[in-house]
Amino acid sequence: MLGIVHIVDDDASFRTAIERRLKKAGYEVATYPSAQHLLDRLPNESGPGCLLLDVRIPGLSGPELQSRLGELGSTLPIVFLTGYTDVPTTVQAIKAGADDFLTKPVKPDQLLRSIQRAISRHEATRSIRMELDTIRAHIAALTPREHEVFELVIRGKTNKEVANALGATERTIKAHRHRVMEKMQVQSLAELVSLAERAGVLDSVSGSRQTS
Amino acid sequence: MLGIVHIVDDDASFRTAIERRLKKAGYEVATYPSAQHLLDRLPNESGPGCLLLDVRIPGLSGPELQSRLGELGSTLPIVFLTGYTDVPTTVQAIKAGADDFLTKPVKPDQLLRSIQRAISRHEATRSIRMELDTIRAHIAALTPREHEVFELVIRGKTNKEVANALGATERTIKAHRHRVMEKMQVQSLAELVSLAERAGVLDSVSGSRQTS
DNA sequence: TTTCCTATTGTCCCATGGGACAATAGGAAA
DNA sequence: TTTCCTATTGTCCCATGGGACAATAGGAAA
Repeated sequence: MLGIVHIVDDDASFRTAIERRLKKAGYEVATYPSAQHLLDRLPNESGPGCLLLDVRIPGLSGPELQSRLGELGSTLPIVFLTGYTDVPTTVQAIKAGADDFLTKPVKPDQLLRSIQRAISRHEATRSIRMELDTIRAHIAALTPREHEVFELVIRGKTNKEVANALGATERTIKAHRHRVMEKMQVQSLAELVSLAERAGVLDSVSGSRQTS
Repeated sequence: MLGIVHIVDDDASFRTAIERRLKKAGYEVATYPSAQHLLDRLPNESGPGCLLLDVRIPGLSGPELQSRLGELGSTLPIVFLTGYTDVPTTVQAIKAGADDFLTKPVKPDQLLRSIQRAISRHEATRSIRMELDTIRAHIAALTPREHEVFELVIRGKTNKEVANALGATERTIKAHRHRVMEKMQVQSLAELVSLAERAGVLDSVSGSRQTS
């Protein structure tokens, strides 16, 4: 399976034409006459896929649907395909992360190339996202206290320093630290820091440089 | 000083008009009648700034200049301002990282807003870039042997493991490791890993997870 | 009331990291 | 030839991390 393409367009004959074309190319296809129809049964991202959106559609416009999906946390790449457009709309859509912006009539291989690229990008995005989700899930499993220890440990504090900072014994910190390593599923401090950095927990560590 | 705006446009009267307008708004301005003129005296990035490019200019086109500057490592944000354009050109320019894409005639405050945003973005980019440059410079100062030790240490290897991997004594590794910490200007393993991750040295560490 | 989770501490003991002091060897540059 | 840099090792010694075995206390859930 090459992936699923979700088509949102109010022109029924256009939908079926594109659907036929994409299915012939090996894609799975789902069609929606309006943005609302798509939002009603939000595509899960269990497999690779992308959206093919018209800009002008009744109800929410293509770009509006794009921003709505962004709020909902969707990472499905979006390819716009529209008959009428203007520069600001185009620019805005791409800046908002659209993968491509095509105009009707579209050359078949141009469309397939854009769809292909969008889906490839989705696969890359998905794997990174899944990795991040895993890390965040592990972090979420930490108790409040463990989380405090975690935050200090990944900034290079020694057990003694953490103990002082949190008003506990070094021995206690060791216990927490041990559970942190366990829950985060890492064997070394280096791995722990690496995960934290990738999950964005360490952003702006640069500010923590001491002059002392 | 708000920053410097480099204008590339073959229309002399347009250049002076925009130049006057931007200077009035407090910006420093440099004008170039063609892409080649700008490439001849490549703007340094010692201060915040941005480029304002026409798309159709004699010689290298705006987008061609954009990609050329990319190759040269410039991080100056680009705002396109052009009279004629088509969707593919616009899409391509934005996807290639242009900050904005405006059409002539442009409303004065629209132009100023885009310039302002581009320059702000440049300031953020610059500080991140300078931080990366510092890290990379430190890494470049490592001797080949120190670099090998560095690579293994940031992946969580113990001195003993590094010693085995490199065919040296643990004592020797300690000496190298000490100099690595010194040259990288960090006090803890956590900081070292954090820097490495930010500099991209650790990419795809996920693949190093052992089943053992 | 009993059970489970979270936070805390203690004692031992051992592995690992890191600083101090010292020294050797080979290659490149002056 | 002398000087400097890089790579190597040794010996001591101490701080820190981490595992094993054990235990207490309070709050929430069953």
